[in-house]
Amino acid sequence: MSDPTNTPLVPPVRPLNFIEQIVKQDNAALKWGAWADPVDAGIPGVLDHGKEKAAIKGPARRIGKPRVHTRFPPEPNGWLHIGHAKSILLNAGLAAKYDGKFNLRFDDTNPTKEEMEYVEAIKRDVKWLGADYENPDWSGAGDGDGGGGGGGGIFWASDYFDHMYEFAKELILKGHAYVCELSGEEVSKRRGTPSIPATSPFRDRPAAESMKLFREMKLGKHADGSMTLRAKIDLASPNFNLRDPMMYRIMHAPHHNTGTKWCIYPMYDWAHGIEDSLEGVTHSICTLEFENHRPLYDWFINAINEGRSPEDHLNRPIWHSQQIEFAKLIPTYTILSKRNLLKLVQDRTVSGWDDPRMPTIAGVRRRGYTPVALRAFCDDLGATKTESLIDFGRLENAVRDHLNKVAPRYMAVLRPLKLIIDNYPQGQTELLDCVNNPEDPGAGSRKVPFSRELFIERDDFMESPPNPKKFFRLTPGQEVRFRWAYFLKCVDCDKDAAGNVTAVHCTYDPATKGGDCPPGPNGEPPRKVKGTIHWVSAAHAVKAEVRLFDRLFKAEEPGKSGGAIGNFMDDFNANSLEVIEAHLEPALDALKYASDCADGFTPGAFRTPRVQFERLGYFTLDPDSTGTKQVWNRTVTLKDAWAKEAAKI
RNA sequence: UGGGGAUUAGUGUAACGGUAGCACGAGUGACUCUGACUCACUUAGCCUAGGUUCGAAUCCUAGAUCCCCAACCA
Repeated sequence: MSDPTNTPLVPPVRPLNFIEQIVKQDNAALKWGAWADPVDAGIPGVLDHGKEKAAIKGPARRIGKPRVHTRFPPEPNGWLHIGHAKSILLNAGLAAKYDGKFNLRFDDTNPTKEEMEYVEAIKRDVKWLGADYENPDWSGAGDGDGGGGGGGGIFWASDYFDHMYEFAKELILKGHAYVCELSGEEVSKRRGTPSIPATSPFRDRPAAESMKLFREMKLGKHADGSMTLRAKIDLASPNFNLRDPMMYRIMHAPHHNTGTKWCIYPMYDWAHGIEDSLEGVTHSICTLEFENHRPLYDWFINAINEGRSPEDHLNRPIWHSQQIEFAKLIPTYTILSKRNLLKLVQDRTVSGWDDPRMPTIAGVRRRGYTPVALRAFCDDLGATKTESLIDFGRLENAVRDHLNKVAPRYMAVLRPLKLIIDNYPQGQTELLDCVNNPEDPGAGSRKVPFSRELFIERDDFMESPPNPKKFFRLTPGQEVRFRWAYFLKCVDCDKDAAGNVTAVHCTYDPATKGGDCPPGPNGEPPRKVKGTIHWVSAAHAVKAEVRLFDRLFKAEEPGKSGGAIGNFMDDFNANSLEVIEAHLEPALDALKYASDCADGFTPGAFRTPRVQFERLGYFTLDPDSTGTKQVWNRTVTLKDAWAKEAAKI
């Protein structure tokens, strides 16, 4: 007999998102079959990922599950932001769930825009999020039955330049590509309109001539911009992407990976499907703006495969990955465009890409957000094709949710007000037991010094509150609990000449030590207090810098006020950073900054201290901390029902 | 103007011809040594108009609104 009141909680069944539905539908189609390994196909420039292929083909693949191989393909031209986190978590999560693989691939096809500086930052961020691309045993957020799967590793688009070049020559030979000598300006002029086709006088150039010129392009015999290789598709297509798109352009620019070997570089559309193909990627997940590119993506793979045969071992068709588009993340009160984020950095509006106010992964990490919270946030949003504006508060909620469970509690006073306990012995100090985390019984307790003079939060005292019945804190005549200490009753306050409160006077009840009130001598029920406030002993307090943050922009959609597109800086919040000197309980002084991302770090095991200052929010140590002075960042405040109430008055 | 997408409570997201559900938010209350957490209750929705059907969020037709596309960027 099962007791209905005691039925174990069944974990919520998260509905399959549309991508997962596609994954399941295509199970049968995704057999590792008749596609050519580039090595087998006799293509020059041997690709060194034979073991990758073996791992997928081998017994690690699970029966009855679709083969899933995803990738995250950033161009190393900027730092990753929380929008990328959505993509990374989606791709890696999908691979993990189906015991598939996840590749981190740098889409480095344009050397003029890319820098190695960004590569290391991207690797760090992706791994920190828990998408452990280099660990073959990684099972990520799988469904718990383990086995198989793993990190595919790090890949580079530039590793495939030889293959792309060979494939391009095949297309020329098949009459699907030609060398065009129109200048960029001319191409633009001849682009046509929805009803007027584009034109190119070079379209019918004989294949042999195009081949000769293409080789010359590669050999550096032609100047930048003088000619391009174009796919011959449809100059009248209503989809402009199909109006003979560029495949190669000439750029005499050194590449961080291939050096000066190449002076022609493939365009995104030509390169991307090949990259996916050579890696055996099954589901090429990208954002909505690439929907118009999908026909081209498919066209290129089909063009390469034309004339190839599954029976011809050396000339089998290459793998055709499936492009799937989903809506990118658009959070309120911030911006995600790389260009504009770069502007904030360059203009010194923020301290850097990892400024704790930035929506970059490095920024939110420094702010104290956790990968668990980011993942919960993204899971909560799901993946759809609906473009929606996401309330940034949802991410903050996810952060609170996680930190509430794991962050040890401490006491700190941000805006101090001196408090004197008139009836407490001069010079006496007691060490009081304070619980470290009420959410986690295993977290134990610590000793905190208590003495005659304390600091309390200025907000916790009001001489004459506007609505006394709802004010549970210190006010003359009212008794409140000092967390883990005593009941204190406010008697009076001191003021300076201007009438500002300079100190609060209280008396304490020694019988309430520990913060509990015993029953009265004649069996009266214990006194109750409505409020509990935090404190630090003035003589023992440790000073530290605390940085409080507000959102970077005042408008939900910066630069979009009133439907008109304006300058996003018009909505900049000039007061997004406040630096104060706070008083901390001494135990906090023992905490030391350590990077989550130090060498060899394990995703998910964060090392930077993350704590709760009771009643004030979650805080984390900033790397600016020195041996003598700590710097604390406020990650997020606690929810504050009183603030709402107070705002009403 | 041409093409490609999207539209379900305030927000996000399910339901795939058969009872419109979930989460967050918001509101009320309970509990509480954090005005936190937790718990209970409440709140509110299928873009519009037609059609097919015993039955439509779902299929059809027409319309509305929003997003993307005419880089040798990705």
